Amino acid sequence: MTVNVREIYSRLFETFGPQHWWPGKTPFEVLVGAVLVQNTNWQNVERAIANLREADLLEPHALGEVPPEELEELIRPAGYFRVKARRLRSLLEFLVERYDGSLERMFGTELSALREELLSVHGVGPETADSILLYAGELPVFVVDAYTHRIFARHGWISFEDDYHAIQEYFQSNLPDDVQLYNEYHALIVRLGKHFCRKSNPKCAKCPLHDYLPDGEPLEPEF
DNA sequence: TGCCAGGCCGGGT
DNA sequence: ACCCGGCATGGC
Repeated sequence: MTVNVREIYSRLFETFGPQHWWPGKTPFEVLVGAVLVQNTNWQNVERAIANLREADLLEPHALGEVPPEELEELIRPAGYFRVKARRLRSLLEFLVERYDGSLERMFGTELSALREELLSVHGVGPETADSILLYAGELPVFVVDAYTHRIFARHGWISFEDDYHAIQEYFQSNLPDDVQLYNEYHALIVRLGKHFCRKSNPKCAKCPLHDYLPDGEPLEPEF
């Protein structure tokens, strides 16, 4: 099925309007949030970030020097708190050692090189790296997540077997290189996914994209 | 109440 | 090269 990815975007935007993701936050807070939100509800992440703010720790050097156990307690509400404390510390060590804790310097690095650097940090995978690049660095990278995969595969526009990179290419090669567009598109996909495309809801009834569903083919309810 | 969330890593085949 | 378990809290 051939579908204009821009048309899908328009449909989502008309339905849901602007999502205002990570508005008015500092780039550093976005970076921290990108790790904390891994496979986790954003609401839980907000509690953890509130703890960090209250402790005056939303700054690279300060957060990097917090004792591990204390960091764990502060971010506990975000879930996987031991794992995430380690991942955060890896990322902070990278940021401080490599860029003296300056996000401005970090984002001055050439995009593909910086992406590779981030991916080399323990606990930073493709989605986390791209979220940091797009939402903290305002760099033109399309963020792919589980909802993106599930929604577009269920509709038959991509394959269930496509990996992160294939899906990212699918979007970037069919869209202008526009930070604002990538920002809003990903946020809209998440919005759609939360309401209409959960794992247990394969029929997608009342989904704004319902009329795009392929006829006949079952939609792999377990995915 | 059980299922799930804006992933990623490491060990086993 | 895959596949799968582990990680953990809070909301619906």
